[in-house]
Amino acid sequence: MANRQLNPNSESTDNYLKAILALGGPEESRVTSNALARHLDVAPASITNMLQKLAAASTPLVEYERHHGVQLSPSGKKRALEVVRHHRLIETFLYEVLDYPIEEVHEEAERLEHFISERFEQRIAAKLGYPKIDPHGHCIPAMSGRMPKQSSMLLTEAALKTNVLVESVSDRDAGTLKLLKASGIGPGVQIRLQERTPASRCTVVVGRSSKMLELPENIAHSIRVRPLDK
Amino acid sequence: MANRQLNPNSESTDNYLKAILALGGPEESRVTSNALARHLDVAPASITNMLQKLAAASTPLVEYERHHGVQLSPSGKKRALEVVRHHRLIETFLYEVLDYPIEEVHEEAERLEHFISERFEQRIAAKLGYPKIDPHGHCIPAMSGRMPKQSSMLLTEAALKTNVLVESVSDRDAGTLKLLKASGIGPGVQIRLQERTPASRCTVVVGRSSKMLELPENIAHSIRVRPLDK
DNA sequence: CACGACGTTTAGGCATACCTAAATATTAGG
DNA sequence: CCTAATATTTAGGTATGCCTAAACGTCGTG
Repeated sequence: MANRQLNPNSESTDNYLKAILALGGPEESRVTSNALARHLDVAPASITNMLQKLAAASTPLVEYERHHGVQLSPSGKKRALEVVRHHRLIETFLYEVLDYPIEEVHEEAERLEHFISERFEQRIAAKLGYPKIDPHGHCIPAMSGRMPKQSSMLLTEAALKTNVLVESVSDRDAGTLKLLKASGIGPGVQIRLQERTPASRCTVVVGRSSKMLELPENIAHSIRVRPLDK
Repeated sequence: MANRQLNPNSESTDNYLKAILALGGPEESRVTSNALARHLDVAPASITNMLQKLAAASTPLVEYERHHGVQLSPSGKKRALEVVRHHRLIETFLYEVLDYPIEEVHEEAERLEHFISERFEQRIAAKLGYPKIDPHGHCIPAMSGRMPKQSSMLLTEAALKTNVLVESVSDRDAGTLKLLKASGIGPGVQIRLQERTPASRCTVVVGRSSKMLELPENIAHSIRVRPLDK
């Protein structure tokens, strides 16, 4: 037989909840064991084990059905949003107050998000003027609130020869962020997709200086944009 | 047979090293299992087990001899000082930058000290102007340095009717710190021990307003002072 | 609608760090 | 200097979270 008890305050629990939130998307659809295994880089069997514990906890953190994936319970969603809020506030704090280079905030936040107190969260939020987005352009979920819906699309899906605003960039890869910084691409910057080349490249125009750049697909794929108009 | 392998980066390892540093004192004398068990609130058998692992690690963190206690190895001391530096820098940061009440900095620092990066340490040190003491009056060990020796004594050991300066206060109990704050006692404040009553009380004079206070022994015992003269 | 590919779960194990109970070593008092 | 009290260690066990291998379910396709 496997293991019985969950530590509901562990880093591990936090990471499972975050992953279920992220993979479930705004519709909060059910998430499969397989998807979690890939996302968390953990063996599928370990996922099952952990999901069973998350579901069997005294205050269940997920709703789980054999062979049919999981969803966050209300408690689970609350904690997941709290951890995401911590992550993004910490990123903002590192960037704004401690002058971290943008590509290094994620790793530090990923560790610290599990360990800061309510008070710490409150104090950095106050210090930063209760920001609504982090340095990558991701929204910071409100204390008592929910995730606002994304109305954005991937740069690779944008209409050709149309100006768009960069809404956010993925924080997952430091190298990508460094490259984007060097290219002058970040949230709020205006860009235009010139062509969608078959060799998976995009050509774009940046800001007023209107540089031409070639972005490999994986880079272009880490940029979310929204129409300029409204 | 017991356990074999140490996780040299665990919170637990950090706490053992800190405890050995603290209990060994400036002379770095050997520390007994019993003292560690009391200090860490862990069963003596668990101490032995952990000490054996700390000593048997690929880079040993302690020098251990059966029935004769432990001492930090050079690597162990380096890490212990690093953790103490983290702790005290974080306390200073929480107090100076995030406006924490003094009695709440310890608990937060105690958690975060294990998880911050070198960069985080550097950045908050820079932000604070490379402070040498924390808000409780404890010295912050230098990056490449050692603990400066304390030339102070406990208030309960001070000469009677002689002005002394408060050097530091213990950070271990939030209640004590709150009481001291309310009494106006903190690092740099001038006080004088009026009498050493048998019922374990001390009467003191605080600063220019020269209030008379009665301090229970446990409170007086949490204050370190040094002569005013030099 | 049966079968095979793939996803998921069960079973059994390992590692870290804790525990208690029992055995053994050290030390202090007479 | 021997014994009793105390400190320490050994032995064996628990809890959490990970692993692999093998069994089992689900579902698309022929």
